[in-house]
Amino acid sequence: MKNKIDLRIIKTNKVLFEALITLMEQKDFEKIKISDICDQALINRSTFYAHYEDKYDLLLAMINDLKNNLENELKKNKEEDISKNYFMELLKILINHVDEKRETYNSILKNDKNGIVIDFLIDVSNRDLTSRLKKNNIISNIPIDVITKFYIGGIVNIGIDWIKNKDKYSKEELLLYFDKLIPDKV
Amino acid sequence: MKNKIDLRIIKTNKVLFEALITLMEQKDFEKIKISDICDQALINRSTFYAHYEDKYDLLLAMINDLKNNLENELKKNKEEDISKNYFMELLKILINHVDEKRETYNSILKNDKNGIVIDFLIDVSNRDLTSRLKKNNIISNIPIDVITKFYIGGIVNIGIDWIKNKDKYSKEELLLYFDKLIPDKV
DNA sequence: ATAGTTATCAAACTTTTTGTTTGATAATTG
DNA sequence: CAATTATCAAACAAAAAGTTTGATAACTAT
Repeated sequence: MKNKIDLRIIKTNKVLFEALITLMEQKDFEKIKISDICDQALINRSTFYAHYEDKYDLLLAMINDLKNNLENELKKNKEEDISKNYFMELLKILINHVDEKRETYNSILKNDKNGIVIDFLIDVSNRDLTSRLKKNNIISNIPIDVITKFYIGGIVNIGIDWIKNKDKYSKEELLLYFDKLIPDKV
Repeated sequence: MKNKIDLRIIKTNKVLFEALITLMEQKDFEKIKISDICDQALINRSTFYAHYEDKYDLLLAMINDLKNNLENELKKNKEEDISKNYFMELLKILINHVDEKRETYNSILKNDKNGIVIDFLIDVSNRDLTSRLKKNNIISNIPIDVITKFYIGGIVNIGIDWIKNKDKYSKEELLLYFDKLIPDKV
């Protein structure tokens, strides 16, 4: 009475995700047929429908997977974190996560599906940036959420560039840039 | 021998754009059928195919229209512009343009099609921000294109929020925030 | 190791949506 | 007002989506 998840389901999901990523690197998401995905994944079309409604459903599941992965990383590091600078720690985790899942992020960005992804990156970043800025004295009279949106937009925009161009600068440089560009006081 | 564009064509394009915007506010772009668009636009499906390959084609035409509109605004103001601060002038034009086309931008953002749009907003902003930053002394040793990506990402992210929430603050306040947040020296 | 369960499969099928073609009609242009 | 052409309805062909079947192989749990 373990109620283990059937290995075949795990495998099917895996090959479907991989197939989708591969195809999204080759052509527009909109032009990808469900039969293309099944051919690439080497599974039967009826098996696809046993798991997903349509290809958007599959895409969302893939992005959700990414999200869970990130949340786990955050949880893992939260425990060992005693540090003075939460926000930089958070960015470090984010950078490592994105670096590890670069292929997936790349295929998503190539297909203009960034909205969904960016939304949860913003959400994650926002948790700690807001408190970082609040802790420090704010000298302008710009609303706090406008300020955070500004810096998070900047972070994400540089991040997107970095995902697309892996080798322009290292993870360490990237983190250093962020540290320099985000002020303590606003 | 004027070679005027047939009024019927102009009208068809107009109702197709309007239909697409209306539908994109109601449901996912992916779920919109060509026959939905035609029903909404009150035109025959064969007429649709006389103008566009598919719905992506229509979407791209709509975005292109937006782009041309912005370029015209920029050109118009370029002539009367003698000012000290090009970049703030540019942002002002951008804000007015987006405000005027808010409905269209909103429907695009709702459907996670921001990539295409953001790309050309970035392109436009980039023209003058780079020179603004270059003119002033840069005291950090961060690459110039990383810096511009940062601030443009911030501008666009605030802009997106403003498009979605019209009444949070006025155009004038928005411009003021930008002016405060974008430094002269980096 | 095996009995029981269930995910996958191939194959045939229905339905939906796309895309094309026709010739008639009405709107637009010059 | 004559010539042109965009739109229309309607019928069609083709492609893709989605469903159903029963057989088989893979997996789980005891």
